[in-house]
Amino acid sequence: MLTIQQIKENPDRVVEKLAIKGFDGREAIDKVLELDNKRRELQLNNDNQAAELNKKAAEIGALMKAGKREEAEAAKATVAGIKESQRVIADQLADTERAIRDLLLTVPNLPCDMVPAGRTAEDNVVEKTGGPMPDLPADALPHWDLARKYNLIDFDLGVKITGAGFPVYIGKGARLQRALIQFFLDRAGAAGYLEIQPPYVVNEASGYGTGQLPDKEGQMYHCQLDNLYLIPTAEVPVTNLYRDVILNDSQLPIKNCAYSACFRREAGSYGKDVRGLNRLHQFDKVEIVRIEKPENSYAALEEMKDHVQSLLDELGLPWHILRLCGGDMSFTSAITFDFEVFSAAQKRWLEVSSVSNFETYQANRLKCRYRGEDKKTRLCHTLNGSALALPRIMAALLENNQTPEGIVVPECLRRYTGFDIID
RNA sequence: GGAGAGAUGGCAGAGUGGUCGAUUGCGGCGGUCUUGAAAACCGUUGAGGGUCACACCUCCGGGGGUUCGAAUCCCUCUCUCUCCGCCA
Repeated sequence: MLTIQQIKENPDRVVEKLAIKGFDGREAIDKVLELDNKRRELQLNNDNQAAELNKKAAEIGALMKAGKREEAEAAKATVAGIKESQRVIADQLADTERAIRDLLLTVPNLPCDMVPAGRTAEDNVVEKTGGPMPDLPADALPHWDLARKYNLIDFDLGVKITGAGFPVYIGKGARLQRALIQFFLDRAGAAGYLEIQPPYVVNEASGYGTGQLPDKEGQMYHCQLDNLYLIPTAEVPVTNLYRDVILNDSQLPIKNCAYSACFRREAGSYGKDVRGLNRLHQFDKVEIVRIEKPENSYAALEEMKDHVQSLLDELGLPWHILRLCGGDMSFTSAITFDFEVFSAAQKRWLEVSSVSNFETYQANRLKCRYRGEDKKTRLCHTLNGSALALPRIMAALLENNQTPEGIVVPECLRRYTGFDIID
């Protein structure tokens, strides 16, 4: 969430920036400022009363010690009134603080200056394009047909044992999955990311920390008996490692990577978007997460983009990078770049990575701070990105690399798969 | 799952109703000494709110209660440890 300081510093600018995300924040921002003034007033009042009570208590203590019982009893009687009014003010203060927090939770992050205006995905800007565009014959098969033809993935078996969106990978299909995970982890490791193997299930506090809760509750699978959530991405457990933490200057930057299975309910999805591997309830992903000093976060973002791009280049897939417009960005992001690969038989671009800088928005909720050289604590910037999500990579690889002889495995994966063609 | 013990500052560990935001040790930082370092000695060292700056307020796992006054007493939740049971 935004900090009060961000809002107080320049409310008009905040409202302007929110408009780029298509969010009308005037009312909320004015209300926050009003409530904050009220809060400070109540706080002062409350503190003064508390100070008074503390003083009285100390006096009574001294009298007791001196054995002046009657005087002590008399003093006690004078305290009751103050105590009562202090309680009323303390309640008002707590209510006001809660109201501010609740309001702030409804306000999205501010887009940074590089974010283009726009409402929908149509307004996203293609920033860069690369990779060889395959030239497939007219009868090229989409990946779900290829998966069946070579017995790589069984969607029906998944439906039988779990439900739609839970494919079963088989034989070379399973092996290719594992190869991709290994490849991605190894490349992340080489780029300086420390590998983390997190739990796939998190508690409520973690859900709040990264912003899945309270508003995106319906997106996660919930284990109600234990009040735990299946993670929608490794971002959740990994970023929450740094919840309620004050880092030393020397510990930054933090670069973590993690493979995990990801679970998403994807309520409301349908049609060609969910066909085959295009959208699943369970999928595999390697995530990269960085905790940075504010002044370094945009350089870090560029590094992350370069990393993701290098993976796609090694895999030989055609890709482009989209700079998301304000309206298409997530609630918590300050800027997001989406990577899409071209799935040649479907003739569609598929999103395979999303790289974002959250600036202090996530850190504020996480209370992830660092101590600068001046000993002051400040909020960190948090960033994350997929590097990469597997299913759509798999889809594009199968489709783009199909030949009459079989599906050709990219050079960089062969040491992991142990085979160079699927036939 | 059953029984018991516990949760205090970066870490270890005192404190069982009255100047305790908290003794002490380690670690960190600054200094003295030294050519430099180590050792020794001296000083300093939690977070948040508030203020121009002070004052002042809050925080001893979370929440609630008793009391003029709670780290300390009571209730409750969560977590950790030990023993037993079960088990990959």
